Amino acid sequence: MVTQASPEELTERLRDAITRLNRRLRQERPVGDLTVTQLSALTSLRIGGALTPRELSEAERVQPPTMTKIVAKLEERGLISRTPHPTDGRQVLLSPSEQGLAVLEDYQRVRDEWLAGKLAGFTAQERDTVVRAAALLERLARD
Amino acid sequence: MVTQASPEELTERLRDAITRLNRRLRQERPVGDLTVTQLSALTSLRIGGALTPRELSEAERVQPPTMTKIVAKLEERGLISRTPHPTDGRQVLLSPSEQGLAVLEDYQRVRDEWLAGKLAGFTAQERDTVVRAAALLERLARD
DNA sequence: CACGCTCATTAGCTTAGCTAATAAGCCTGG
DNA sequence: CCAGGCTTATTAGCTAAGCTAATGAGCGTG
Repeated sequence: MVTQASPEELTERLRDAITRLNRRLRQERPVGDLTVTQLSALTSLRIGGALTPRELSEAERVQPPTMTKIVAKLEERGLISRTPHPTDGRQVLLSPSEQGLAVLEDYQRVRDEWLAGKLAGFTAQERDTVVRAAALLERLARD
Repeated sequence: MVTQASPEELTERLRDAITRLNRRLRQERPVGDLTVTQLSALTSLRIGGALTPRELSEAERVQPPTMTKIVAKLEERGLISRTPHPTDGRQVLLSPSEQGLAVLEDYQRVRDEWLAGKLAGFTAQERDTVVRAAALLERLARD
């Protein structure tokens, strides 16, 4: 590949691209009025099954008090339910409620119309780049 | 390429990766105490030269009142200076101050240590993927 | 030259994140 | 077997980052 960029340049460009794209994604929050943050947490719960707040905060790379707030919003909407931990009285288990799962399925249909539409406009090769980049970005975010 | 993913799946993974990586980037704000948002705006000013608040808000994909706040923070720190527009009394021209440029150069040295370190651990091919993906993400963010 | 537009800002709100402090529950060492 | 220390979740209180609506100043045109 001829693409050559200094590490500094790449870093800068990637950071700016992430910053702007993130802003853009947050602007698109039509269905169900869930924010990107809330959606991400709910998705983690669907994938991870019943998680404690701490586990969820770790999955989302957020501090526990931050997760408390996110969870509170999701609970207000009845999208998750909490059950006591079977053996540890301090802990609590969070799961998507039936309604929460229904919302996620709704999303899966209308999912991210804006981004999906954009990606549909890409060439197969570009999409392929994005696919592989997404995996790399996940690795970056995971630490 | 063998990587195959449904558009929905790709969309979801990309969104989550962006969300988490963005959170991660915001956690790393050591040098000079500039946030990612402030740094991005200051960088736009360095690249774009003297811009009006409106132009800067468009470059950063943010509403004008949001940019007013970001600019105020940068001004407090003496990192940008404002001069009256030569022909239009409503407008104002923003530029990085000498100190602002110095801070950016500082950054350029210590730039994004965490991300740069991570990228350095990638293979050449992976870096290449990220390079090309960064360009695609920029295009996505640009609309 | 009055009216309508644009620009920047202010006011006021929400979301999203943080740290520090608190209360409850668990567990272990003496 | 229980006192003290750790872990978990939450509360309190802060900042940053975003938005919309409203305001006031200045421009420009019919």
